[in-house]
Amino acid sequence: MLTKSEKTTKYIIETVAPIFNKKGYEATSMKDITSATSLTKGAIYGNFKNKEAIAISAFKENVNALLKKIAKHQNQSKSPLEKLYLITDFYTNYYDYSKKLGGCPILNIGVDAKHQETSLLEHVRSVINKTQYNISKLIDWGKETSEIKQEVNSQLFAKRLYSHIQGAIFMTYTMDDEQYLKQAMIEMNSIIKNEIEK
Amino acid sequence: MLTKSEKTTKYIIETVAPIFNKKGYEATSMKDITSATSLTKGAIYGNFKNKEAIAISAFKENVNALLKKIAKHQNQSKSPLEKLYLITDFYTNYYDYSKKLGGCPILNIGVDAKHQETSLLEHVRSVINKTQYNISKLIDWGKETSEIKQEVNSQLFAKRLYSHIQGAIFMTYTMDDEQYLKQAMIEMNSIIKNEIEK
DNA sequence: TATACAATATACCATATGGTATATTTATTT
DNA sequence: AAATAAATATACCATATGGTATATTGTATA
Repeated sequence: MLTKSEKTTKYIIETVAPIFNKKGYEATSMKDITSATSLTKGAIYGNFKNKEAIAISAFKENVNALLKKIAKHQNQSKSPLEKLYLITDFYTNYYDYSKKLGGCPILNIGVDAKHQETSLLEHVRSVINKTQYNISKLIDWGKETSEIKQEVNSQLFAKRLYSHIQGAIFMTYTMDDEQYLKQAMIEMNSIIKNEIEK
Repeated sequence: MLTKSEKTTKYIIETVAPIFNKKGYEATSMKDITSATSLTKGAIYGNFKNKEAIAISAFKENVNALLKKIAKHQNQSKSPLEKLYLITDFYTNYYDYSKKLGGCPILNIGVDAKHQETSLLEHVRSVINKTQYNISKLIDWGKETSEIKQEVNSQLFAKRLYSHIQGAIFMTYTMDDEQYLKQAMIEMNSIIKNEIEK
């Protein structure tokens, strides 16, 4: 069971996560946070050391929600190749989903944190590295089950897929045009079919 | 000949353009601007209506520098197909070049301006649309000169190329790993060779 | 029900914010 | 060189900033 302050902490993070994601670290003020939560500074600072700690927790909250959702989506199949297709399938509808988070946290915080002194950038990099590692392990697994070609460079492919996805996310958001994501995922599917699948 | 205030205006923009590009609109303060230029608020506000006007001019400055550089690079050839290859060639070395601008203005301001009330986002979209239009016209031209396959959807390809490039730029900057850009441009070259070139 | 402690609210701090009115300096014209 | 206009500096404004010390409230235990 959660204590009162644990509940408040959870409530604060869930409430401000989309705000930090939308506005970025500097542009999100303590006033934004107290207003959105209807709490006072006393309550906020009683549960967090400072603004940076809130921003980091908020980012983790968004990323956890995202990664869980992807993992769940991938559970639809037990085949590594199918799990790969389920990644592109997930991102085909990512615009709608990520809007609830206030945008794509990797893209937004990645760009926002680039010229800050916070440790946010390290967190973004860590998530990217882990995700790419998971993709490359999926490829390696697919090689073992003979679904995927032996000659595929799993790490290179993981970076390539991730780069494609993030580019399409950026374009979709900036141009408010979902076709970028849809087309990019169609393209990735055909790349998987032609270059990856045995 | 430039008047004194025109010179000052130019000086201010050139000085603050990389700052806005790095830090974003909200995070760049008037103090940042007066410090960087060694000018007072009086001089700044004598030449610009407000902070937003400076940010817009700064963005235009960065974009103009970028587009000029690309145009010049493309002048190395008169063939539309070769000009297409010169785009990927240009972006292969984009990390070094764009660092001088304080990063990629399209990526940085596109993400930063998404949740603001400034007109910056409209400017970003306009630049993207124009650039994509130019790419699609290049394809159309290549069809006329029989260098490019007739069946290529020029507008779709332009969006695809742009999305690829921006994804690679984001990854290169966020991970501080130039290989994303290099690999993506290798990939785009082979796509042009296999799918576009006649 | 009284006591102790945890959680939140209030009041305050020094400093920074974007912006303006006015004084001063610098350039241009006569 | 004097007068005029343009450009820049100074001083100020109200408000917002992140953060803290302390008062108040709520909650659990004895």
